[in-house]
Amino acid sequence: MSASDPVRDAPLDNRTLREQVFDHLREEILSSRLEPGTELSEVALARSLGISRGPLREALGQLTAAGLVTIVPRRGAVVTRLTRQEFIDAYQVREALESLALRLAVPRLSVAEKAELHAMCEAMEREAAAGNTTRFFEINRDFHSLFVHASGNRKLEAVHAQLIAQMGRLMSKSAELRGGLQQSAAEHRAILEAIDAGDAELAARLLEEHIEVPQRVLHQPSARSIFEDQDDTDQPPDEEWRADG
Amino acid sequence: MSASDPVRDAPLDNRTLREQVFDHLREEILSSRLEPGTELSEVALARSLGISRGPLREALGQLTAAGLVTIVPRRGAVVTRLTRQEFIDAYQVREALESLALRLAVPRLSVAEKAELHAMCEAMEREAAAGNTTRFFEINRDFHSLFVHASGNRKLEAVHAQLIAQMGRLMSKSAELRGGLQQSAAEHRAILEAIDAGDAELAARLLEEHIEVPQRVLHQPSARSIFEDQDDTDQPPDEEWRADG
DNA sequence: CCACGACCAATTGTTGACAGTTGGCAGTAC
DNA sequence: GTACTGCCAACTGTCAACAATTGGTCGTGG
Repeated sequence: MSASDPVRDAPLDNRTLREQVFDHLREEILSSRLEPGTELSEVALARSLGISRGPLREALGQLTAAGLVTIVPRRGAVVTRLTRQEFIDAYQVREALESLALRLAVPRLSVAEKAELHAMCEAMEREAAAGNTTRFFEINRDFHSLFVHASGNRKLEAVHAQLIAQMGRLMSKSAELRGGLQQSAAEHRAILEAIDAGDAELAARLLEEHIEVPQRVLHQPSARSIFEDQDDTDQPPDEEWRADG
Repeated sequence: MSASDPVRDAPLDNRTLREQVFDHLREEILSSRLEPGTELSEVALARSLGISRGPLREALGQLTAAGLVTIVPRRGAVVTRLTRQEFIDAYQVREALESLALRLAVPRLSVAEKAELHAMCEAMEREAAAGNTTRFFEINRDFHSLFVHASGNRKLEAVHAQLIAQMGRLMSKSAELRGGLQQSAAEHRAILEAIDAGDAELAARLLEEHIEVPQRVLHQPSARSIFEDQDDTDQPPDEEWRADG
């Protein structure tokens, strides 16, 4: 049971370079250590990782399919940069997915899971009061992921996870624009009370309103700041060189 | 402007081998020329395609991320085989996505798009009467895809397309089990009438019922036949070797 | 007859080198 | 000064060979 337990270390060593690189880059992108728009040179990246270009290319290809990287066929790979419209679109899809998840999850939640939701809710209120946005959004993400997982629908969970990953760091940034952490925490509290009451319909409706808040804010010009140097006035409508459907 | 117009042929030649192989295999899988469970040997496939293993591996990796292929790290790649439960799960997600799509699309549909929906609806009724299931489901797929596209939500369209691809050929197979083609066509007609009336809420509700029909059938033991030699009694709950999120 | 261990063929993982294309830059003509 | 043409460096795309791991099989010992 030591830290060098072979039954735990062996599978790590067994992991393919492609998998390691995929997870590594995925984490780098999600933590925004690699900012959107960053060009990913194969030779430079492979050298810095100490591997050859083969596994790296495969990892980049999978990241492309996951929507985190955009490959332009003979130009190279860049960290995907979301348009304001794409981000709003993703929010809408996320709302539909989580609404379904909550409806499914409410009758299935165990007491342990409910207790965990309560703990998260209190932690969010605590972090909101302390003004710790980073920690707040970590818990927020876990809160939403928990009932998506508890829905029992694996496909739903997979699609949701992929979408959340694509929305990436912009999610927490956009949420900073909303009414404030305290209000967000209160909304979670209201949802949780509906869950405790077993009212899936009410919980789902509250959730939809909860998710719609940042959506509305995103339409305002003040939201332009989080998209940084990004041109969202007009994008070429028929450019279909992105991932794949 | 002939068929050998260089401005149209050049970009085709410019396509990467990885892209060509990806599209090819994707088509092979979607058309069920490659059945689920088929083992994809790298050397054999590369030889039969007349290419080296490099681009093929990249294509297989992207197909894995798209959910059409499952790679077991040192064992090889196989065409993904959906569990009965996974298929039911996917149906549920599809329902939520298309319901949202329809709500968004109804106020946005152009007269041309409505006309196209009408044409599809009539074509479905025609094919249903003729008992041409294959053609029926092609039109059926286009019908649903049209208003998903008309929703104007690109992300929704992308997620939906990916999900439809994953459900693949099982979708048409499962639909054969439902009440019958005529009933399905009638349901489309009812949805279309709600669309024409501009009642997005009613259309979405009818759509949800429409999609729920095969879901209910799938729970019945008679649906077992479409899953062929597949063991759906119990699957290992903690096996996480699948694609990614 | 069964269990255990070493070998082996087959397949995947990884690498380095080669080939082709792209975009930029210098040079020239107008 | 501007536009065009030809080169060039850097990068990605592709290939074939090498290395490592897997699962099976044969042989041996109990």
